[in-house]
Formats: sequence, structure tokens, C-alpha cells
Amino acid sequence: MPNDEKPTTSVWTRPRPRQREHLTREQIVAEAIRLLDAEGVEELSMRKLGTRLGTAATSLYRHVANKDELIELVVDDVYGEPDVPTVVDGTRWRAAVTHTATELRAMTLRHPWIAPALGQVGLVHIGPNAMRMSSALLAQFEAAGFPADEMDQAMATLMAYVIGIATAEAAYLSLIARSGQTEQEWVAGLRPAFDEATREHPRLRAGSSAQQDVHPQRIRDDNFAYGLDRVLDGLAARLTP
Amino acid sequence: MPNDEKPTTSVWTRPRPRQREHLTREQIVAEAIRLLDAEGVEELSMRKLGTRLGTAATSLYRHVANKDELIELVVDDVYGEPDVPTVVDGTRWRAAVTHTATELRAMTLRHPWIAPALGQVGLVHIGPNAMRMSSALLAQFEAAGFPADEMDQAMATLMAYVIGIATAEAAYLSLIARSGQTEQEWVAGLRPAFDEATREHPRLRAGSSAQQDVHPQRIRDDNFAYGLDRVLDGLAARLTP
DNA sequence: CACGTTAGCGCACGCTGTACGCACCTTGCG
DNA sequence: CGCAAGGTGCGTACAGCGTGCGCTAACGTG
Repeated sequence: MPNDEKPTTSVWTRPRPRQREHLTREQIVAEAIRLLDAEGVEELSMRKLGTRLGTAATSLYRHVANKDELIELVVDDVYGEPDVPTVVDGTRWRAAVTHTATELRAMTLRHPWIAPALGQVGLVHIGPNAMRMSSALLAQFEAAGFPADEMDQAMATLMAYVIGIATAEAAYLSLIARSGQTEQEWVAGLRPAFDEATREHPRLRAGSSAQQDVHPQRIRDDNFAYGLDRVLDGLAARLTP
Repeated sequence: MPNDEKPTTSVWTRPRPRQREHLTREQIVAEAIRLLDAEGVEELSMRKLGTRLGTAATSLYRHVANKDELIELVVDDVYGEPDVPTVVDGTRWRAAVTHTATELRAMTLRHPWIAPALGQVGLVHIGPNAMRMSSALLAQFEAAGFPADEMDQAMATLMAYVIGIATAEAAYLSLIARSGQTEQEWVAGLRPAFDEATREHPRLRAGSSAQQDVHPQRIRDDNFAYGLDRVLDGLAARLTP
């Protein structure tokens, strides 16, 4: 087989004429999110992402400065997901904020890998989606009647609670996902080790064993709602002196 | 030079007789924390850690299963730092919880790398230090008079807030640390870009530009205290119906 | 003194992010 | 219509990573 002549430019090997901009930043970000959702943060590599997009890994660097920048773009893209309603009636601010908080939690649980990323890349983004979200949330607090010098602090308090509890849940869920079990199986399997570890700390066991038969996801939903109500109670108290 | 005979066992090359257990798990964890504090999470490699300890990287694997387990150990070690006081007088629970929350925040700011690690390794640890800390904090809520079925939720609410806001601060601080500037320089340097980005979101600019001359660290302290007070207000309201 | 156990380590493998420079396609202009 | 310019994709390469494997040598025990 004497087909050793210019193997890269052989008629059959020659790549089909691709149109310009075959690869766009939007496609890269979208595929990265898909990969992250499917396999988790430590499975994201530029080579793997390139393969999924049908290109070489180094081609991605034409559209993205480096991996850190890609993650920044990906995080901001996800920040575009939550629905943050506009408050028309100031007395209904609490329902609106509750809705936003629920959306933010859902966002984090849909993309559990975002929790460690937030810890690396910073919570305060200057990405357009993150800014739009923050601005809309701040508007809800403004409509509620918080004074200008307190609005920021009130929003930061809510955000800290939501991100904090959602990060905890996300870490827990991706731990389970890596084990390949369902949440209930995993909880049941860990119980002996947990009982053993809490032998000296009976207080820690009381609460969890009480609701041993309740669906774990239900427990998490209730916990989130409870804390959110307490935080909003504390904030609301500042409005009616 | 015919010194090719058994170069590994040459008299001069032969390593000095090391005593057994030259390396311990405690030393490895302690040195890892020192390295993490000094250079951040992405500068921690097994090779670098080995070099710092005067051994080969692979020697560490005699004492630690893998890098993930090392990080688990490191995180639990840090959880041993906060001082969580025992509540003797139930009416003073709020001061005790405030103290604990402040300690937890200080812990996170001393070791900013712990924030992404928490997102990977999970907030709920079964490490001994984390369990001791959780148990002691739960005791504070018990002393406050929370009913048994609500203690857990109350503690989770507080922890979510503290971890959330401390994570945000930690990410922000390590971003600054990587830039090699002081916090004030960094804030000043970023202001033009921030103003540009908030052109369409004037609400976001109002709060921050108001206190442009206040020391940034002071702002963060105030924000933390404000949110903590709101969360505790909301929780306290459950005790006095 | 001999023997089994085990800490430390050199080597190697497959993987990572990404700098560099070449080959080609598309476009703008003469 | 032809040609220069610029930008896109990609092959190669490099330094560094986590870690499995098997060897050497020191230790505790009999």
C-alpha cells in the first residue's frame, strides 16, 4: 500500500470544508455545562470537552483564554437561569424573595459542581447574568422598603443563607452521585458508620433518627424552607419598628 | 573514574540511617495546612508537600490513602480550631452562639482554601473534630430552649448563613491574595471596571459607593454582624410565642 | 541472630493545561 | 479574477500532576 504520499493531504483524509466559526464561545460554554452536569467538576478537561465538540483541545483556546476563564463564563451562564420576579406590590415582597431564593437553590442543585467553583471564582461576579440577577434581587428588597444603606446588607444576608445551605446540599448530593446509589440507599448504608461515630455525641443522633423513615429529599426541602422563613422573619422585623 | 560500581549503595550516597516513623500522619496534615495557608489550594501537590517534609511524594501514601483523604483530614483538623463555649445559663444562649459563629468565620478567613474544599468534600463531616464542634453548637441551641425536633433545623440555618458568608469572603480574599495587592489597593483598582459594569444596574452601585472611604475590612465585619443578628432575631422569635 | 513486617523511595504511566507555529479557509481589495 | 491579510483549527511538545508497582533496608519480635 504505497499511500504514504502526503498522508495529511490525502483526498480521503482531507477534512470537509468547514465553514467559519464552526466553534463559538456559546457552544463551548453550553457543552461544558452539559459535561459538568453529567460527570462532575473533576471530569472536565479541555481535551474531553474538545472531543465532545468534535475538535482538538487546543482549538478551544481561540475562544477562551484559559480554563479558569471558561469556568467564569460557565458560572455566569448558570446565573442566567433563576427567575427573579419584579415586585409590583411592596407588601408582597416576601413572596417574591422566597421565590427567588427557591430558584437559586434549584439552580445550585441542578448544577452541584457550581458550589466549589463559587468558592474558587468568588461569589461576587461582574458577569452580566450575575449582575442582572443581583440587581433584580436588590430591587425586591428596595420595594420591600429597606433603607438604602441597609438594602445591601439584607441581600447579602439572604444570599449567604441560600448559597450556604445549597452548597451543603450540593456537596452531599454529588457525594452520593459519585457512589452511584440513590439518596435513600446511601443514607441507609451510611447509618451504621454514623451511629458508631455519634456514640459520644448522642445529641447529633437524636434529630436524624427521629425522622428515619421520612424521604430524605423531603427533609432537605423542609430544612431549607424553615431556615428561609427564619431569615426572612429576622429581616422583616427591621421594616416594622 | 571507575566508580560505576553500585552507585546506589556507594558509601557516600548511602542515606543516613533514619529512625522508624520519621513521617507521621499528623506531620503531613500540619505541613499541608501550612502549605495551603501560604500558597493556596491549587499549589498543593503531593510532590511539593513531600519535598517540604524532606521525603519523596510517594512516601506520603503510606500514611494517607490518597489526596482526597488528605484533604478530608486537613479539613477536619481545621474544624478543631473554633472555640465553642458551653452554655450554663440558658438566657445567655445568644451570646454563646454569636461567639461560635464569629469563631467559625474567623476559621474560614484564616484558611480561605477551606471554602472550595467544603464544596467538594461535603459540609457534613464524620471527622471527630467536626462532630465535636457540631455537637457543642447543638448543645447551645438545646440550652436556648429549642424543641428537640427544631434544634437541628435551627443549627443548620445558622451554619448555612455563617458558611455562606464566610465562603464569599474567603473567595474574595484569596482572589486578592493571588493578585498580590492589599485589599484597599485591589478595591480601588477594580472600581473603574465595576462602575463600567454597573452602568445598567445603578442599584448595585448605590450601596458600595456610599461607603467608598470606609476600610473594606470594617465593612465586611459589619455585614457579617448585621446578618448574624437578623438570623438570630428570626430564630429567637421561635422561642417566645 | 534470623525472620517477617513495613516505611521510604525510584521509576513509570497516563493524564492534565496550555504555548507555539504551521496549514488552511474566508474575506477585502485592487 | 487574483492576491494579500487575518483569523481558525490543530499537531506537537513540555512541564507538572496523582499514584501503582516493586525494591531496599530498618525495625520489632521470637
